Order: sequence, then structure tokens, then C-alpha cells
Amino acid sequence: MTTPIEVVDTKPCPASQLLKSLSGKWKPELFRLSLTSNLRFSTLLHQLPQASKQSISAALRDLQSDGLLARVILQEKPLRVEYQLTDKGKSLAPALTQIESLVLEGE
Amino acid sequence: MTTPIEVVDTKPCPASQLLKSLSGKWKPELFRLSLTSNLRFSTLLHQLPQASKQSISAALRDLQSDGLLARVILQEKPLRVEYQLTDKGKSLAPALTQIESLVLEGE
DNA sequence: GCAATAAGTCAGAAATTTATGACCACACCT
DNA sequence: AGGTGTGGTCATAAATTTCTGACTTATTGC
Repeated sequence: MTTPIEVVDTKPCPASQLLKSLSGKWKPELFRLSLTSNLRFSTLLHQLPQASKQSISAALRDLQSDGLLARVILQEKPLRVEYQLTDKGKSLAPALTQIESLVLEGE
Repeated sequence: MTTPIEVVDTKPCPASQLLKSLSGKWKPELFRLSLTSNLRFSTLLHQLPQASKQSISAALRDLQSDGLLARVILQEKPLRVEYQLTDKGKSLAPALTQIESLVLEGE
């Protein structure tokens, strides 16, 4: 009996990369908040009182390195730092909105 | 000084529930595979050689309890078990396809 | 100079997720 | 009666994620 050739997909599911960008305890919330306004570190600490500094910081870093948010230093007095949606981030928004509407339908 | 009223959203981002359903090392792959054909345990062990029994089993359980897959016992000889996409699962597909196309565009 | 605020970092602990390998139950084949 | 394939579970261990609390650096206000 000849062993049937198993076509094993070595590459992971393409969507999984992007899903990973949004997985984690706080990233979906951060992403969602970024749709309505730019994010600021100290404000987030109040908006998400359950989240630790560390977690917010890590989530922001990940969202940056995945190209969904951009860290922008505003030349104001005093200096402020804002995290803004990138074009890639914006392009992801409709899919997320679609997912949200699915959740809401089911209630 | 009156403390400004902080409107703290106690409910998590709605999409985060569904994103959680698809988060994890193997769930995106399982979901994707389920779009093209029904899933079987022993077949999955070969299709995803890096995944442990345990992980596949847990992922299938989660996808079931999140209502995306249904476990169906086929009355054949010998008995077989299949995991099929539910309507809810099917309704999620377009959003995932959209996310995939975003990933592919960016290459 | 001194304290406060913004925007973090770092080390260590706790919680969660994933992997490993042994084991179980049932049906089927010989 | 013994071996094989399917479809798992269970306990334990390893890896990853998240939290906690202390500390840092730069700027502003008094």
C-alpha cells in the first residue's frame, strides 16, 4: 500500500496573523477606542481601570509593530503622545464592524 | 473641584467576544479548514502535525461552545464524527475572508 | 529647589494556554 | 481472543500572557 501523499500546509492560515494582532485581553478594546478618537496613555489608564500599565503599554507596542497604530509625539506644551490609527488599521475597521454587528444580532 | 464624571464602559468591546472565539494557536486554522470541508479528529491530527491531540480537542470544544461548529455523529459503519460549520459560523466567514484579503494585499 | 503629571520601563509573581505522554472505550477485522 | 483505527480524556509540565508594585526620565508649576 503506497502512502497517500499528504499535502501539509506548512504556512499558517493567513488570517491568523491579523487575528493575532487583535488577540489578547485589551487589544480589541484599544483598537475599538482608536476608531473614535486618538489614544493617550494616561487617559487609557482611566478608561480601562482593570488594565495594568504594563498591559496597556504592551498592547500599544504590539499594535504598533503590527502596523495598526502609529505613535505620534505632539509638539505641544506640555508634550503629548498620541496613538493614531494607520491606514492599515483603518482598512481593518470594516471587518471588525461586521463582526460586531454579528454579535449584536445574536442578542 | 468637582470630579468629572467618568463614563466607564463596564462591558467589554462586543467584538472581543467573537475575536476570542477565534484566538488561540489553532482555532483560526480549524475555522478556515471548516470553510472548505467538514472536520474530523483523526484527519486533523495529520493535517496539523504540530498540534497536539489535546489542543485540537480543546479548540474544537471551544468552537462548539461558541456556536461556530457543530459536532455531528454520522451513522455510518464505522461510526464517524464530523464537525460542521453552524449558521453562525457561516455568517462569520465573510469577515474572515475580508481580513485574509487584507493580509494578502499587503504582500 | 520641590512636588506633580505624563509616559513609560523593569523584575518577579500569578494566571492562563499549550504540549506531552499515558490511558480509556468502542467498533471492526481475522 | 488479539490487534487496529477512531475519538477522545487525564494529569502533569512547559511556555506564554497578564498583573503588581517599584522605579525612571522629562517637563511644568510654585
